Amino acid sequence: MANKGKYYITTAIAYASGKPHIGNTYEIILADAIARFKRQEGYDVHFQTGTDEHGQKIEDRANAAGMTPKAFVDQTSAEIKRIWDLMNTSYDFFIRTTDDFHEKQIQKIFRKMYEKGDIYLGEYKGMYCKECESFYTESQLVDGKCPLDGCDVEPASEPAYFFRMSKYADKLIEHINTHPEFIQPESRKNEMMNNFLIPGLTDLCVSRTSFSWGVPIDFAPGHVSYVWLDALSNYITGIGYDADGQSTDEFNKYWPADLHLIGKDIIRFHTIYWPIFLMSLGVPLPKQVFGHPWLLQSGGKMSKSKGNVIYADDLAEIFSVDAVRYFCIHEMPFENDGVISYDLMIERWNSELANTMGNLVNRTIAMSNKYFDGAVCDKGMSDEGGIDDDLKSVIAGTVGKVTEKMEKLRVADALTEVFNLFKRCNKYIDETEPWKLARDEAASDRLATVLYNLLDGIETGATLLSSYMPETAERILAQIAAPMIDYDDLFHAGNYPKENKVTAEPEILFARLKAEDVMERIDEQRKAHGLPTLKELEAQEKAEAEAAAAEKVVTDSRAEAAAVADGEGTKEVLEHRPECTYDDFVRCEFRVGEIKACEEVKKSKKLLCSQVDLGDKTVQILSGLRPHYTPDMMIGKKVMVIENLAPRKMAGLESQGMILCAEAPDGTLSIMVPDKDTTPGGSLIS
RNA sequence: CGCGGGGUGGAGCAGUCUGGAAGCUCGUCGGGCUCAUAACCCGAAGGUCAUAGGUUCAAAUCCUAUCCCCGCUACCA
Repeated sequence: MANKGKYYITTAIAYASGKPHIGNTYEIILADAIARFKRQEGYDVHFQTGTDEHGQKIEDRANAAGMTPKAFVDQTSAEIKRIWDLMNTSYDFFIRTTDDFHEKQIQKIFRKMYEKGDIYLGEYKGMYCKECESFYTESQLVDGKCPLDGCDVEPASEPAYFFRMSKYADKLIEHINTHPEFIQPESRKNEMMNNFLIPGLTDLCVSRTSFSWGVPIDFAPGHVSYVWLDALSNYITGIGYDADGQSTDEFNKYWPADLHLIGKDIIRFHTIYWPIFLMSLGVPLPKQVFGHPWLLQSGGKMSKSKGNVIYADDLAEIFSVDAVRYFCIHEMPFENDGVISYDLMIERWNSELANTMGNLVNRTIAMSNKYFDGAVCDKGMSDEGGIDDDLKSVIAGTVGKVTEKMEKLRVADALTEVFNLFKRCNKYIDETEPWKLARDEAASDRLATVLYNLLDGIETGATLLSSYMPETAERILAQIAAPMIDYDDLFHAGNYPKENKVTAEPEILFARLKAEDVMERIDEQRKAHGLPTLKELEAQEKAEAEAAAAEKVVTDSRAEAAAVADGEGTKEVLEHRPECTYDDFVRCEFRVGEIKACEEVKKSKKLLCSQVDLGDKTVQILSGLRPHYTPDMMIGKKVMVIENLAPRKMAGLESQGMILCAEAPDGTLSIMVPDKDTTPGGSLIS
């Protein structure tokens, strides 16, 4: 096998905040398929993955769990590694950002950037509110006051380190423009250029003093490194980069990385900040960054509280590791998010794994045993009509197609090509009708040749399958008693040993599944984990939907009552809230307020932000009225306000009360206003 | 006008960059076959490619406008 050079591939390091679900696990499986394929092609592959273990979120989680951050990440990192191993991923190195050598290098890197002048000690400037001890940017302020409590704010600053992003922006833009393959898929490139690079980069704050779980900056007590600077650097520290110029041979051999495989959500960090950090260090840029789409779960978002999260290990227990690998790779198109569901997995299992592939292997081996006692021999009896030639051209042509798809990172399509080969083999059986040949003594040599061709196709298919489903590939090869074919030999047919004997007792590779049985097993598993069963989940969702509908009926009925509307069309039985005592009621302070100012909240579709005069004070109230009122319509109105409602933050702004509204059956909102003239501050008589 | 993604036969999707006969998988119906895991092979039905304009000899594909869905944001207080 020719050595085609080195290939360094990385996944993003997983954030060690908890157990990764199937969507997170997808990335390592995808990377593994690529790494295995490159090795098969003859590249000297280095495949790195790991865990990202610093940051405030982890510090918080650890505190909540009553653990030290280190103990916490030791646990989560081990769990992540366990799942990566379970999924049979062939990484060469698993880095942890809490590894000593990594932390030392981060400190050196930080210092090097600092000494070069790319990092400078600046001041984190903002408007400071003493009440809430927080900084705000100009745009966050409301009328020049603190958006939270309306107090006066004053310009203040605290020392922080900044990275001069702008210094390298032009160089990066040029690199992206001259290397169209750098950001994949290409649509992401425009996103980065238009949203971040062309408008101009602002200097990035790369140190934090608000928490301590990070790499300490050795020359600045109290400061820890920004997590992204820490995390991104794993790609070079993991292979032995040294900021003082003592990098290892491994680093010199493998860097620059050939591919950073990451999720589409973190493209910005990998295509802007990371290249710029590298430029600052004088290290070459990675060749390609691929922001893969997400694997989503059908029927709603995965969420822990809902209890519908799918984990790879649970899935593997039900379906087997290779089947999970197959689902993940197959359901993920190149550019759009993929969907995964139990129904879909069962369908794939039955139609592809069991029918197309498993059954092909099984029937071929069965025939070899039945007609020749398992002995296979190429008698060279080709047909006249070109059927054999056609099959052979598919056998020999598949490797090229697979390679081409893999080259373009179209991993799902590459896998489909392998299955196309299996489908072609099934068709070949119908074309040649071996059972008819078996009835004719004279056709014995032809029959032998047909079976040989089939086994040849299966061996080639299994060899090409090994990157995606390594264990299954081995099982198939074991059954047909053939070795893995060398990559360079895949370009021609006829690799199957000329005289051979297949297994006498073929084992079913993937037995067909019944949906009900699978669902039952899933429920058993869920019960064992203390989770609601699928039916209960479904019922729960249905109940929630009904509750929401009922809630709406209640508000609708109230709206009608308030508007003294005719009760037309409200024959349904309404659900009412429990009785409210007088004491409960008087705890609410209702007052008349006058809207002095009102504007749309930029970050929101629905919210209006009103300044309401309550007589003795003015409060800010956010309301979801934008579909119903414009700011102009609001200003000057006297409205009923519940004033002592606990404040709540929305869209970054605080709401300090609620404007009472009535809702019509069609959802239209109507502000409740006093019938006669009143002055702001007038309270509800009770 | 917050950012992003999408609307293609019953379901799930590819095709859109680089216009040139509407494809794939599943499902349905019909046929074939019996080596095999009720599997395999062939054929058929089924789509105004969200809507309305425009460019073009030619539009799912390019341009303009509109509608709807879904993520992110979190926000109907």
